[in-house]
Amino acid sequence: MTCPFKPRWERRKDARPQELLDAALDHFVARGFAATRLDDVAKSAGVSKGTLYLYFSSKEELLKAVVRESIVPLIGQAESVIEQFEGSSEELFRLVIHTWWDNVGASKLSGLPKLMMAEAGNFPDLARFYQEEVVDRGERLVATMLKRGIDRGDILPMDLTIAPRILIAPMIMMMIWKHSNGVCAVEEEKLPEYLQCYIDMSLRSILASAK
Amino acid sequence: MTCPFKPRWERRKDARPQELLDAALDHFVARGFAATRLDDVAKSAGVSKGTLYLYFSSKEELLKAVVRESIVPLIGQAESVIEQFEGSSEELFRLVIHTWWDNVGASKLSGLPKLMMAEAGNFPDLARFYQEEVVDRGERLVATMLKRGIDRGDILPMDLTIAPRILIAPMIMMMIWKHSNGVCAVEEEKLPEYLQCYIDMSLRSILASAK
Amino acid sequence: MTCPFKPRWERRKDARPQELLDAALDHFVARGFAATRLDDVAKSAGVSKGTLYLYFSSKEELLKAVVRESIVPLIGQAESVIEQFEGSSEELFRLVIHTWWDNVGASKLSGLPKLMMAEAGNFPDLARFYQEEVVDRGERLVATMLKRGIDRGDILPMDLTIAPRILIAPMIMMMIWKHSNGVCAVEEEKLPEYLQCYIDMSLRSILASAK
Amino acid sequence: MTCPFKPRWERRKDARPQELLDAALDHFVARGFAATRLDDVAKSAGVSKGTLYLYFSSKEELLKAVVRESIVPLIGQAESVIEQFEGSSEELFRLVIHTWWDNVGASKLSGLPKLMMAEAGNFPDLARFYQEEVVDRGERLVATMLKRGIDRGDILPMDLTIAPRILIAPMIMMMIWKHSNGVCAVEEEKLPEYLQCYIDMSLRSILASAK
DNA sequence: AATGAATGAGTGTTCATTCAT
DNA sequence: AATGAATGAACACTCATTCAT
Repeated sequence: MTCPFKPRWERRKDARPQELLDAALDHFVARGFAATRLDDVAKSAGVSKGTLYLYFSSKEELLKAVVRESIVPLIGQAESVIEQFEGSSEELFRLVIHTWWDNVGASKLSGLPKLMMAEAGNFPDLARFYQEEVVDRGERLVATMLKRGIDRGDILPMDLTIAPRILIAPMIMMMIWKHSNGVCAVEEEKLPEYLQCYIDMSLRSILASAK
Repeated sequence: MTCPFKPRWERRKDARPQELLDAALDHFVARGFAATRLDDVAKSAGVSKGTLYLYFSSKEELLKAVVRESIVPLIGQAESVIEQFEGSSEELFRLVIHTWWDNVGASKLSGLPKLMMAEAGNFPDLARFYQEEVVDRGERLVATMLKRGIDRGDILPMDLTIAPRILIAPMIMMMIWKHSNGVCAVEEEKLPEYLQCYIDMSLRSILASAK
Repeated sequence: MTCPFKPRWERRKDARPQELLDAALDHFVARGFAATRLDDVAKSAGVSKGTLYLYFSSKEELLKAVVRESIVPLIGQAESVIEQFEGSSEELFRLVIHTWWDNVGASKLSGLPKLMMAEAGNFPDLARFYQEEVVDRGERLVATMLKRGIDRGDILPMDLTIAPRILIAPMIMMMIWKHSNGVCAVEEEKLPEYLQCYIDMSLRSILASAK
Repeated sequence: MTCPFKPRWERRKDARPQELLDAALDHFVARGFAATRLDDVAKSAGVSKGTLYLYFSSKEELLKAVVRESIVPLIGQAESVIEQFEGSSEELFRLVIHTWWDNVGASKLSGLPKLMMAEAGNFPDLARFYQEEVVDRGERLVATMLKRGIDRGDILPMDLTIAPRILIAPMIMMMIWKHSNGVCAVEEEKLPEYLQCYIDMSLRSILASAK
């Protein structure tokens, strides 16, 4: 039987890596991989530089862990939303977008796309991983949603190899804007309006019913 | 027959700067500012590292020059297209997008948005410059185009402070994709289809006439 | 018997700075600031180049530290000698000069004057610091000694704004000679004779009693 | 028969090297050898950097030329003054010092001692040259003057291998002070007083007659 | 004779990584 | 587990030197 009062440091043993990943994501997103100093990451996480190496064997591995660990919760949720949904495509689209934004766009995970766009060239295998596990799954998910609507008749027929990406682009851009340090910055309180505008315009372009 | 002996160097004070900027843009876009080695930029331009410093006083100044020199021709063209156009909004939109893509999207200038998104955090004043001279002017340009259509009656009323940015987002993403080394990569020969799809979807979402 | 395996490095945060300053003073005096390579300083101190930067943020700060740390013990000793002395001016002069030479002239601190003369032009604020903390205090000290003798009657009246500097000049030159690598070099074993000659000539020029 | 009107550029052909040496001496004295940029020397002389290499094969050769060319007129004058003089030792000493200061101390040649002290360590053969051609000849000259006085009976007997150097030291220091950029700086208009004080003190220490 | 664009070796500085404690 | 002093490879930047013009 273990003591029911866990000393703080024992719990931290498990907690530490996530704190490190959080700090690392912040810095990588803000300054880019190369310009991020591990000293700064460590300081943000409240540990020494050496401690980082207890959990990640190199700066590159830290980056990979940041990406890999971050996406785990990214896609799964949305996939199950679509499978179980029964209403109209419009309702579904609104639901998916809002769910996505609440869970991802509003969190620090929203920094991932910018990070990957910026660093893909320097880490090809990480880029491949991200492409397969995030981009491809994300597009398939949207394609599924569109296909469902086309089959139901409330979404116009369209090329499902291309349209999903175009449809999603403004959403990705909004995530990038959040982290672009003043370029195309959007005030926090205006984001709902942007989301609204984005959804309305998108629906008008895909719904079968004249609006 | 040209002389087979290449001179160790050649006086080209006039042509040099642009060659250096071209090479620098390539590397900055591909690897990011920090990960770009001036040695490599110099080699790409066919000069020695020291030569870079004859024209740009530091790596940072080189980046600034890349951005500043690149945008000069960027915006002006499109602005004049809109002012002089006389036809329908649909025709104008198609024209503007195609002109833009031919002149910017298809050139290496298409790397600029990615570069600025990635480095804005590290170079705040450069970010401000880019915001004012490229982003703001670009949005004003699109807003003008929409306003014109709304006044004519062939474009639906909409919030002109938000819609332009949403409308343009997929276009910016396409430029970013071109340079993201495998993430969301689009095959060169499929780009016209993407453009087509983007234009069609966008028009459906803004035109007053039911399609 | 000590362990024959030298560790790759050793923690000596306390001893390090002084060792680095010692090594730096040697090189700066021997070759000048600009011609001194930090690699060499580090090697002399038995550390790597990077270690220097753990203690001094730049080459210039290293120079400043060398000067600042060196003079702390320089002047104070002599000042107290004069204050407490009770004998004749001749005895006092002999004592001051010998004390000075034993503590400064014979140590590596004797390199400071040459270093400062050579680098004052490149580091104006360091020069000002040296002027105020070493030169001015040194001259005041000699002036005090002369004033005391004039008041007692065993030293001739003289202009105390000028004479101290002239009187001290040969002493400073002897320190410079020690470090001028062959120019005006004086053999180590002849130094006592030089000191003797300098003292005798100086006394003859300032003492009131005909010699 | 040559044209009696020499165009300016033809005379400059010979004049140029001296202008270059003058500019080089200024910079070497002010900043030291290593910290002096040939760019700056060239600019001071009003020529391009490449032109320097038409006259001097390297930076080091320029330094050597500066020293060698400078000393030619240095010593000769004083030597002849002593040989021909007929009056008392006091008069001779005053004459020699004033002649020296007017011709050397007051000119830019006064920068030479500082330059040689600073750079002797980096240029051993130049140091040897300077030692033999300037220092040794200078000391011999002073020794000759003292010997003459001792033989006449108006100068006290003293060790002629040591005393000359001590006697001359304040003079050398005054030359160094002129170029030490604020360290021990002496106001231009106070120099005569310093000279006066130096001469009086020196005479009191060497003259046989009680003063 | 004179220029100045171009070079590239050399050095100050940074920072990911290691390891004794 | 955690630290932080030490390392050294890497890179920005400088400047003496070269050479086509």
